[in-house]
Amino acid sequence: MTSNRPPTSVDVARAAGVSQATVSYVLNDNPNARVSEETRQRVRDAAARLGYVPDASARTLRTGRSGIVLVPLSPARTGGLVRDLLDDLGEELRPRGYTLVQYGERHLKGVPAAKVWAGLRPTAIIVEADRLTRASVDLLRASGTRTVIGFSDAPSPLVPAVVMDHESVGACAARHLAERGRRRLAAIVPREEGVDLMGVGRLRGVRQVAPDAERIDLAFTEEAARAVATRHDLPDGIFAYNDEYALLLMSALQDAGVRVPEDVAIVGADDLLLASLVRPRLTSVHFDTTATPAGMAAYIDELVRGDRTAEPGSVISIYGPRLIVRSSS
Amino acid sequence: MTSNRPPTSVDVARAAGVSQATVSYVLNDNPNARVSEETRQRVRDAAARLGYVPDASARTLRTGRSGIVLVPLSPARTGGLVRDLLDDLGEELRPRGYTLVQYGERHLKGVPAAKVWAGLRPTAIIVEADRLTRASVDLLRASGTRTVIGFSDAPSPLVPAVVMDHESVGACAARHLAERGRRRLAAIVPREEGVDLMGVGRLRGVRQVAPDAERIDLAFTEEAARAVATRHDLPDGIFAYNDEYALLLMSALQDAGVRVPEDVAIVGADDLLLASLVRPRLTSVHFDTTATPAGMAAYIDELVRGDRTAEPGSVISIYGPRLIVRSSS
DNA sequence: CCTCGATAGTTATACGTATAAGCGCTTGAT
DNA sequence: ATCAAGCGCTTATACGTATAACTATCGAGG
Repeated sequence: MTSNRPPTSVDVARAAGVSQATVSYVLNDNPNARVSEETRQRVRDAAARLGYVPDASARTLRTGRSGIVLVPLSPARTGGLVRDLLDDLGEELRPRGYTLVQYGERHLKGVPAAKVWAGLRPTAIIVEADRLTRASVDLLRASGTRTVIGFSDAPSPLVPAVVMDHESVGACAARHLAERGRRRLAAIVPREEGVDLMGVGRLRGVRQVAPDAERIDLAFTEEAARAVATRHDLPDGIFAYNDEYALLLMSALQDAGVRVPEDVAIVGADDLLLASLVRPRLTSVHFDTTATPAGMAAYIDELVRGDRTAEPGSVISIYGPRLIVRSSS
Repeated sequence: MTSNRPPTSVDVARAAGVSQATVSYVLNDNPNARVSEETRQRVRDAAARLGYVPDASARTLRTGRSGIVLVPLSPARTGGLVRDLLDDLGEELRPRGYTLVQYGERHLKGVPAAKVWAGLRPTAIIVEADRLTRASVDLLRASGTRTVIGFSDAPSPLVPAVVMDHESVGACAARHLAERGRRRLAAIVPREEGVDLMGVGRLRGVRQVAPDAERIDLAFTEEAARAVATRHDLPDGIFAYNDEYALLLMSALQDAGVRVPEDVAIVGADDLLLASLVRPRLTSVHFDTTATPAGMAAYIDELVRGDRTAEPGSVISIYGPRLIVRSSS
């Protein structure tokens, strides 16, 4: 520990016998800088020897870009699939120089939300498309955000979007239940804010197949599930929104003496590992996503670097639902 | 949209007819600034009208502090309990002006890791204590990190630590299994890097009660679980590290025709909602944590603001394990 | 009238980086 | 011999904020 504070580019410059500007040019591989290979090496050696790490905030201030990929959604409430996807996306983004920041925040929409987000000067932002407006997108762009990506169940007129086709998920589940001879179908719609929209989308899909399918709103608690399970007029086939709700409901049904799948067939979604671990094993809608974390990271990188332009309305990925039949249906 | 870029404190100053310094004094409620209440209002009005949001990077550069609470662990691998706790902690920290950043990153240790972390100039950092050294703590402190909190199974000589007493978790589970008449005990140790240490701690606790308990290393895959479940010399009581591993193992045992709990009793840990949803319901070690998210957020805030000093070796919280007996044991 | 102290601000500066602009030196062409 | 052009660097500056240091005004007290 020779020095007490982390080394700056000025320290590196002094150690290499050059100016601070040269250090910056070399370490950023700036193409319009003319520096001899010999000097480049001296700089790189000095940087390595001192253990130089650029100050993220200074770089952000100077460039107006932060390398932050902001995800202002609360993945805890979104289910295991999204949570895992975000974790993987973060891993893929890091080696490219980005930092994925989760900003669990659900109250704000439109311009007020955009102002809060803009304070972090994120390089990119991935957010539910329904929280965006034309003005908020403009604000973000003006404040240095290079890439705004929506997250939605339909292409967005404002931004490119990661699209989950919720209707086809619901339809896929309902078709299966109908084939199994179930006539009185229902779809669970989560009561949680934010998630409910997806639930409604999936319900719509169910009703494409079974127009009179019942809508059951359900909070994620055991009491709420019990209330549903003890109804006297239970449907005989339920699409439970996702695997977690499916498990919650299935447990309550078993407690109430209702047999799954004999009395009521249950279909989940996300095809979590969980689904094959519980008994009865859970039939689930699996997503064949074309948006692998690596692919999304590369796409974001291309947009940020300007190698590709972000067409509003364009779709990053459609999740193709496919049913994994197990024993709960 | 009058302006195209987000307003700065200079814009607010111009709008309020004062200097930029005054704006800063007012909006930060700086106590040694002498500003009349009338002017304060003018400034606040102007800021509100323009929708001013301070630039996080400029503030960080100036102060050397970022408001970032860095958590360089990969919660996806840590289990549902830690993941939920971090989500809640983030919610609690936000209104206090901090931003919790998860930095899923497992390779680095000691000074190299500290250098990467220091690049973000975090205000506080919560990290596994075994990834810290004296030198890395010094480096973090020197680079402006006010608070370094360890995460460990024992008090740390370097920093205050959130302590999970893994041994007592294992002992709690083992005592229960022994009372149930189980004689050939085993404890699962996850094969995942980082988590394995906690697994070993819990195994130690099991062996305090049953000295010859077997150690079973298990990767989190169905194949690995099947390999264990089809052994001919199965133990009759297994502490499965946590609920997720317990469910994985229980499923494999059921597939192999082994009855739970008749042939093999299973105990999990974390007492996730999951545990009461599966069949048989999972006996689990519940944590009575004194470290509520709100309490931890307040503690961090006090340390950062200097209202409290961080005594190395001090313990933020001990998790008191308590068994929730259900039907898997 | 002058000083003093308080009040209510302002001016100036630094944080660490990226980059535009400039500057001396060499080289090749005329 | 002179000039232009290129090379290899340096100098200077701006990003937006927080804060130390300073200044102008005013009322009171001598």
